[in-house]
Amino acid sequence: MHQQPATARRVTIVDVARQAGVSTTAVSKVLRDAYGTSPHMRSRVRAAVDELGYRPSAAARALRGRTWTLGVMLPDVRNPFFADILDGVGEHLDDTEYQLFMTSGCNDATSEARVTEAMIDRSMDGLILIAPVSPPAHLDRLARTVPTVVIGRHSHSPRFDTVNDDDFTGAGLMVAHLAGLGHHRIAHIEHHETDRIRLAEMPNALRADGYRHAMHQHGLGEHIDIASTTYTRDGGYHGARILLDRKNPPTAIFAGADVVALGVLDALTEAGLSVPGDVSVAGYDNITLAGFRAISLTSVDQAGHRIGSTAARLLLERITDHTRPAAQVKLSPTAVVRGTTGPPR
Amino acid sequence: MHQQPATARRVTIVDVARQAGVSTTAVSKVLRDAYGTSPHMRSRVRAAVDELGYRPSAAARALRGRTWTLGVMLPDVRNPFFADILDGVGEHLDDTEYQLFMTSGCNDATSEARVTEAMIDRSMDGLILIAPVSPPAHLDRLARTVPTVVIGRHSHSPRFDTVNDDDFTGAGLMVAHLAGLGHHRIAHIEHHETDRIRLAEMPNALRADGYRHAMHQHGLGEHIDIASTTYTRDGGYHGARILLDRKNPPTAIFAGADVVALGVLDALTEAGLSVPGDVSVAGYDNITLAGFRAISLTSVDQAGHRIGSTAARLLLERITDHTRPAAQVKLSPTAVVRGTTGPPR
DNA sequence: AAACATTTGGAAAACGTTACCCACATCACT
DNA sequence: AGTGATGTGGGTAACGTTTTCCAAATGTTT
Repeated sequence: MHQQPATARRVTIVDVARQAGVSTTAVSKVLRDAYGTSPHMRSRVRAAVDELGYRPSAAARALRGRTWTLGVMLPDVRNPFFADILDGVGEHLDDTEYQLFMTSGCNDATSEARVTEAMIDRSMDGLILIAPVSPPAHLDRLARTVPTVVIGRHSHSPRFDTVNDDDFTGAGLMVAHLAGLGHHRIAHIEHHETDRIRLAEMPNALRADGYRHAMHQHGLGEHIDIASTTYTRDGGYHGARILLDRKNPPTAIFAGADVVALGVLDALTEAGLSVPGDVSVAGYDNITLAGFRAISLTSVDQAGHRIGSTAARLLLERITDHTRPAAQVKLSPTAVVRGTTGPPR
Repeated sequence: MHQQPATARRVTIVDVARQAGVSTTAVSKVLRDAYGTSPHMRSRVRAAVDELGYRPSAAARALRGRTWTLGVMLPDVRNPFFADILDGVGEHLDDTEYQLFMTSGCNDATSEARVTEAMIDRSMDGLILIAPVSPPAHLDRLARTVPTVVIGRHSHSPRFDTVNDDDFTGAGLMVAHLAGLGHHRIAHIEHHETDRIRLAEMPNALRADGYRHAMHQHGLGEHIDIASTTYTRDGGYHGARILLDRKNPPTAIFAGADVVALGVLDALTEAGLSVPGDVSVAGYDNITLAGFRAISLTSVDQAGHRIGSTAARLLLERITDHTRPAAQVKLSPTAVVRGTTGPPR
């Protein structure tokens, strides 16, 4: 049995060139499908590559050309909606040479900056930012340095593409569903936003706007009732408590996110209220969990998969053509009706 | 207002050297805290670095030294248990220069190989593999090339460290809990494993073994009943259907994973059975979701956070000292009793 | 046959670091 | 004064690619 040496030197392009009896330039050309290679040389080089098990060093490549590496910045691995997006991105990249790496746990502008810097330091070819909170100027500066696509933020920069769900319309869909069931006192739980700029760009703000607009449209303007908390399970719990303490509590609660709706369900269970008998509950995002029979949450589906694959497509386009004008893609959400919504008692 | 040029050349070590009036060697030394720098030179260099906003290129570094990059291979972003591990890893790395990048969606040996190759191509300094399914020989070869820590696999290689929950004991804890409640017909749903080697190394196999062993210990050997499906929600659903169709159906179902338990709950809801009135249900992993009031699943907690931080610590140690003997860390699980388990009717 | 275009292949200079040397100055001790 | 140890700084060759030339060979048109 052959004992491998403890430190096996990596096979380089020089080894391949020697094996094939050609220059390193030739090998490089073949590998990159560049101009100036004869069929004969190509086959010899490819044979040598296979025989030696050569793999190009991304590090060395980075110094001259591409790294074939893309970075995805993810605020939170726990949010299952992001998993759908990742699936979409991954699927689009499967047929390409690109490799995807992600970071998670960026919840403020400081850590976002740290992560994006790290990606640039590593010469990544393109970045996908999911729901970033950094100020627009920072995103712009970033996109000047490296091809970038932003998901989940309704920006209009000439520097980067954006892919979004139409949150305004989506909120309207859910209000329409609830109003159609006969509800009047439909309340909303929003993610509290103070920053003036983000107020116009963040999905949560647009969902609240869409809610307000749709309530007016259905002649329910006087019943508009919003609890301002956060997009977390705790936020949902507290939001529900606030709404239930009103002198005229709502018969339906439309949470701005599914995780929020889960918190609402917790609060209702605790208060001894039945769903949808006493109160209807709806969420937003249609996370996988929402489909579980034990929960069966009515929600708005964002087509996360399509968001992801669209973002990947745009990014590759932008890497190829750095000057292409920026695109803003807006996808249409759909309402998914399940067991937590029903007619008011 | 100063208009930035469209293509800003990156600030390199040469620029810093010129600005500080020293050699590039000097700058490099200061940056790496290497020997041979006077306090005066250090301060001049650091000033130049700050002034120019210099950041070292990881790509160039990779060709000579470290990249300060660690890779985490994750089978599935959707499994919330992995998020706990990531938190632990991230926390341990926060005070260091290292940056973490992950990949997800590796569910077979082929894609695992592809991902690990990609990480090596990019000269990552160390790898953390979570629940890999590759054959041991492949893991060994990998660990020979790059410092590696494996989580969720009870291997005993001299090449890499492992961090695991004591799955055998954990299963025993849950059987003890259920038996203590008065259950006799306690069934188990396992992840079907055919590979002979993995049978000895994979947590799922150890959980099933632990279940069997504990049943015997409690004098319930004759009631051992295992449904062999997969560790997915569907697997749980089908497993439950199989068990419920027995002529003597179990009064308690211990699923090998929380996601499986969720599928079990679906099947029970569908069958019109109450939990824990008709059937008690327990899972394994204590995913965040298990704590949701609407679910309130009894489970075994694996201390994912501690698994992650331990793995990170071991990895950094191994990067520093390549020759340190391999360690196998086994952490103790705890049972978390919630609403889905109760005495049999 | 001369002139020119095209194909085929390679030499060599980047790319931005680090590591291995060597040189010089300073200081303490014989 | 001579010797050796120590501190301080830099020159330069890697590291493994890609890219820009340039030269030779071959083919095509006058």
